[in-house]
Amino acid sequence: MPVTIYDVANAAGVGISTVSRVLNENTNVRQETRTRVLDAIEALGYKPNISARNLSRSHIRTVGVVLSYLTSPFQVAVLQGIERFLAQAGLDLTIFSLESPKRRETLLENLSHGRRCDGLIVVSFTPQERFLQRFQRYHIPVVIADFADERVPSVFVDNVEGGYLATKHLLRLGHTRIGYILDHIDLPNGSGGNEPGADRQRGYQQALEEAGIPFDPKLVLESGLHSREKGAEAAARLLAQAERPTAIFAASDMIALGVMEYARLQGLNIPKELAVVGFDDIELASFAGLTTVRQPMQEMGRQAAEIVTRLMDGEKVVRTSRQLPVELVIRESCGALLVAERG
Amino acid sequence: MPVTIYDVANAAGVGISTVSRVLNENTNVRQETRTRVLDAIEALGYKPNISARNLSRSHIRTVGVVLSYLTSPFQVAVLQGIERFLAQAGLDLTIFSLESPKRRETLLENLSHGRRCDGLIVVSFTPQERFLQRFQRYHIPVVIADFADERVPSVFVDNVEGGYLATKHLLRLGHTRIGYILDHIDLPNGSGGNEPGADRQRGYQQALEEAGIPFDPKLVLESGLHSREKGAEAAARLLAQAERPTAIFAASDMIALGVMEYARLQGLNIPKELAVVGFDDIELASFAGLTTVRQPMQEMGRQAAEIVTRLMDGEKVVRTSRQLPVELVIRESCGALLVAERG
DNA sequence: CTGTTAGCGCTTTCAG
DNA sequence: CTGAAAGCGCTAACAG
Repeated sequence: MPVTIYDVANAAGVGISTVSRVLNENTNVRQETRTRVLDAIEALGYKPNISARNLSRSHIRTVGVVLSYLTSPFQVAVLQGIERFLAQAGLDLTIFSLESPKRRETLLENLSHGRRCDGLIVVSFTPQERFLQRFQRYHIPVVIADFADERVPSVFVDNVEGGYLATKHLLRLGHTRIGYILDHIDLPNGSGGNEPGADRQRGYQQALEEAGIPFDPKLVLESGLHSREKGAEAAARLLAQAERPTAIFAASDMIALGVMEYARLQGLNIPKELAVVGFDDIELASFAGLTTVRQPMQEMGRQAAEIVTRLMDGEKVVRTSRQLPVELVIRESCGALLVAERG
Repeated sequence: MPVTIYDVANAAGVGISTVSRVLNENTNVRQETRTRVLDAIEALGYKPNISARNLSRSHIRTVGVVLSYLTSPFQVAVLQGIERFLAQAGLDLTIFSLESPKRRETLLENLSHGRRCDGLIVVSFTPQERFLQRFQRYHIPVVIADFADERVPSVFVDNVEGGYLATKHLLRLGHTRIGYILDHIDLPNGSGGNEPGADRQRGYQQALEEAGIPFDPKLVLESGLHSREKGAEAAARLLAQAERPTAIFAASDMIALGVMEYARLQGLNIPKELAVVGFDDIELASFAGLTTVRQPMQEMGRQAAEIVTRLMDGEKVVRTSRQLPVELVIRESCGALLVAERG
């Protein structure tokens, strides 16, 4: 039923290839012919059929975004950056949420084959080698956001530095027993790579070392998903110890918020009895007055999108991996700007 | 370069239609032939080309989701529900974010024509009639989430009831001067329909009336986008009035949070000096201890997705619009469960 | 049960 | 500058 290129050609009294030419901004069309075609297109309300065009051009003008949780504010922020860039580039964006680990396998499996997108952005994890190979074989560029990966272009931040900054700040405030909670990211399989959480811990230990404070493994805990509940649980365990920490550095704001919540429940004054620092600077953080290490989340997404599109256009970019800066944002939760709240 | 159906046919020593048959679970294939084909597929690592299949079947197995802001936790939650359903239904999901009002026009323009998706879910606004007509003409079902719309199937909540519940609760706590802040949603053009904000206000006025309290227009304010900043601004204006309200009902949690923030800055004790109630029950709300009217956000998304897919399958569903229940969630922000926080 | 063939709607040589 | 024709890879009659 829909109007096709043939209808337009007929109406304009030209061949379909001519219509195709004006459609594709090909210059080899006489001005008069062009307007005639344009008029016909307008009159018939013609729009090219995407599938046909895709098949013919053997691409689909869409990039896929694989992310583990749409529930993570961090990942959603990255997604926003991606979306914005892609939209203005005129590309479609289809999202693939992993949620269950098994879906991860089958998804990547299909994705790497079926030409469901001609560029892929993977957020917050590193795909197995075999998938990467397959994508490469089909010339589908892959770029990773939030994880540094040697194998493909990636956009990430200096997590060691972030961990260092956070810990250093706490140290400067006089804390010596500082807990660290990292959210465990269930990697598909030890595909190596720089887990941000581990890197942040590296920075944490580095700062400790500089300050001459011995590293105490008992102060490092791994919580489950980056959720408030898990953060609260971890805080409970950490604070139940004999020599309880006076400060906690959490590898994500969600965890940190959980810590704050637990402390509040326990009647612990923040920051007087417990200082806390998070990571990410999601919107919630500013509301909660949480000191945190800010990552340029949207910007990470934007740059990842920019890189895939360039790769998709066949550009052979050389230095494609980019490390973005982090920044310590000081708020009430660790006392620096302590404000008397609610009396 | 990629392996096609011809390669498989050759390898298996059969015709392409046979391959196609096993691909499409057609039963008219001898078991032995089937396994032979399956083996060839496996051996060659064949996956059907999506574009070709789409062109041939004249559909694309993806549903589009049009949402105004990826920054809105509410909309993201709805998106989650949609994503989950679609994923398990084996459909792709492409998102179209509106952000700028002008993009809205051009987007819908293209969407309604180009067969970029064969089903559409519109979140939190109602498209212009002409777009709806075009979608209908191309047999692309449209369903709306969060807005009640007579013209197409929609999934929404009883906003009047929500507003009533919130206000009633405040009334019961003894408040008589209750402010209402609704976030202004910039509709493409007065396409009519039930704006949730207006409905909530209706419930608000209804509760007031029942309590015999005259409606004071000065107590109703329209803030900009549903952001904390705008909420804070609105609160400032509301509280600057001579007879300042002792309670504020905000049409969204984000606005409510802005109100709380402003109050905190002004040293106003919540809930003693100012009670506040929100709407939505986004994650932030529970952290902030905000009393609010909960909407089943994910469920709205899920049901919207379910409806489009059924419509896409040609089902002639009759009663497709659904109204979901709201629920008042009482927390500290209005005093009912007042907890001594931080001393 | 299975192979042949004609499209699906568009892009792209290749002649003119 | 423009038209004819050959695909792109797959599905779906239509004959066997």
